[in-house]
Amino acid sequence: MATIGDVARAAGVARSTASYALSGKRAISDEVRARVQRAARELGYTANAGARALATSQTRVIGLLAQFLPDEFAPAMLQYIQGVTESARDLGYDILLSSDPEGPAALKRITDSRMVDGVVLLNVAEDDDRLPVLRAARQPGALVGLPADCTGVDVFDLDFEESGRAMVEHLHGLGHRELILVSQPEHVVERGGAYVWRLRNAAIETAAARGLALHAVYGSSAQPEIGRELHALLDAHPEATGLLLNNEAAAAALPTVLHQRNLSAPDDLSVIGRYSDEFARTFSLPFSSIESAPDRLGRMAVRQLVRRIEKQDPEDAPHVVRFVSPELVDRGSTAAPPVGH
Amino acid sequence: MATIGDVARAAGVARSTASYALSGKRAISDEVRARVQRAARELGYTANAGARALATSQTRVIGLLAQFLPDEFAPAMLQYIQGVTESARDLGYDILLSSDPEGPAALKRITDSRMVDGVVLLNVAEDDDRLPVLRAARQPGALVGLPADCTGVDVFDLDFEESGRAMVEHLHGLGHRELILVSQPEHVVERGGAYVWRLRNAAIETAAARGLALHAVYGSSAQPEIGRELHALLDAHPEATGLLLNNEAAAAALPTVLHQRNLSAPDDLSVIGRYSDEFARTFSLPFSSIESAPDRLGRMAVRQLVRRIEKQDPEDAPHVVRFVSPELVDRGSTAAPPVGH
DNA sequence: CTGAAAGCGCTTACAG
DNA sequence: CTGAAAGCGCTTACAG
Repeated sequence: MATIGDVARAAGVARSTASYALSGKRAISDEVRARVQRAARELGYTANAGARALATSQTRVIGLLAQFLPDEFAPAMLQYIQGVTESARDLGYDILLSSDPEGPAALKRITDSRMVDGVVLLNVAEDDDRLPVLRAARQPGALVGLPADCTGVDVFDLDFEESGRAMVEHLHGLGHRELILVSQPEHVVERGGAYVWRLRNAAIETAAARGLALHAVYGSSAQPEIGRELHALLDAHPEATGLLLNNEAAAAALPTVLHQRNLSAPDDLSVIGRYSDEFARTFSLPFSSIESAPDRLGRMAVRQLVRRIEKQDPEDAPHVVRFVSPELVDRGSTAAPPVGH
Repeated sequence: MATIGDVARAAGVARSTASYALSGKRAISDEVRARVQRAARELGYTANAGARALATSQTRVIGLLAQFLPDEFAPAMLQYIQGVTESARDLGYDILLSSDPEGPAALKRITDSRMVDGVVLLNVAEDDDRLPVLRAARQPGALVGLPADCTGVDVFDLDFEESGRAMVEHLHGLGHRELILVSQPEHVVERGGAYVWRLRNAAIETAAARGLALHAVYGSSAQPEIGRELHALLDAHPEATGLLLNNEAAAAALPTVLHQRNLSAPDDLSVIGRYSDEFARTFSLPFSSIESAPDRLGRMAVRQLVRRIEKQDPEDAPHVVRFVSPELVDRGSTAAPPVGH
């Protein structure tokens, strides 16, 4: 493989001159630059990434710490990964993907060995054990998901509280009086998935303020359990006219459940989910939903991270905590409750 | 950050001794080794990846070239990525993930700059334009998906021909006489997705040999189009008693379509898909299917790749082309055709 | 505008 | 069993 030395020799200049001619970091005569560029092209020269990283302390690689948790819905994860990967590439960075269940150890190894210039953490828990490691690292980090303590990191998340409020307000506005909210499994909460209770508590409060009955339950994130649970819920609350889902698996299972019960939305039941439009299209889910915006969140995290890596902001620019406002995508699954309710 | 020099100084030895004590690549007295290890621990020493790569010409990183094609089913991709990522970690490698639509350019950049020791290509097309780049690279490559020309690479894929045969034989054995096969969209074929016609042609041949009628069509890979197409197909072929799906989107759409037509499998229609068990569970798909084994294929590719990287086989060990035999996972969606057919 | 040299942090022959 | 030194391939002050 050709090195910068080969290029310099072929062009008849010093290695430093070849380097500068290629990087443009100092003035070079047109003639020399052309010679160097031609030599580089002809030799098929590409800088050795390790050598460059060693010399510059920059890798142009971003670490992406994902976790494929058995109780999280994998297809939803993929969209975050896509958003991060694409925007990183647009900004000239490659992605080192780790799905190691030993998150803290993996993060420490990657940052200590300086394989990456910065790190994006997905699926961040309230008291995420990767955070102490990240704060101790010299590289900056951006999170998707809201932890209890945001010091030292940039944080991006959907506004789940506003989402819970919006769901309830929407159905209240249509005249509903009794609702069911199906959240993710309770052990997601125990593990620190704050988004579950953030939406749930806001929904409960809003329902109370509006004088609505709200049955808030946790549902499985796997089939076929969640299908059975949905049936049981609808049996238990025959007067409920609205169904809110903060649980992708429940949304995926619902069309079948409704067919089996010979119900349709919104004639018999108004339904609002919380998932991405991409998800809705992939599985033809006909329910209106709060857009979870995974690609957008991934993009925001990367953009901010790169800004820090490249120190475009002043060194001690305050860290940000940014919530994406929920947007209700109307797919026509809500209406006034059926007469008689 | 502590360097090997800091460790050596703290332990009172030369840098070379510190390096050897940590790597174990030559005999070191117990006492010195203990001193070095303690110093390394206390200083929190981790070798700089760039420096090590430069010195050893090894990165312990594997490039993963994925493509998120709009007409491929994204959730299926994720499982390959998971399989590759997990097995790489088990073998001590990290994953550099590229989803750049400019596959050949991305591959060239990653290999030329020596960011990776080897490469796994996902979603390989018949005449994949990444292959010339891969063959010119000094790093070995493993493919998931069968190209027309396999020279110089290791190849892993599901045996789609046997899959097509097995689907037809299974329904033939149950007494069916008229079948429908829904493949991926035709432009997947045009793009070089050989698995589509490999399964399809084998199914057509087998049907012909057995004297069965087989309606082989291409279906959309998106909702709601595929749902409409399934309805049209069932309208057009009312005598068909078996439905074969080499199209994940069709499988995901089918439960709703069947409900809408008030049909059930296998009483009215026998159904066999081709997707992974993971996929079936995530979406509660009740159809028997040929297991597509994405995790296993990813794992096989990585294992073989690492063997080449680490030259565990003799230098010129012949390249392998390995097909995973289709396994029919019985979910009870096939039976003898309804009487009257 | 260009060159000679130092240095990034490792590993590994070479000597002893 | 251990050390001094060279070298991996870059970039970037330092000199001119």
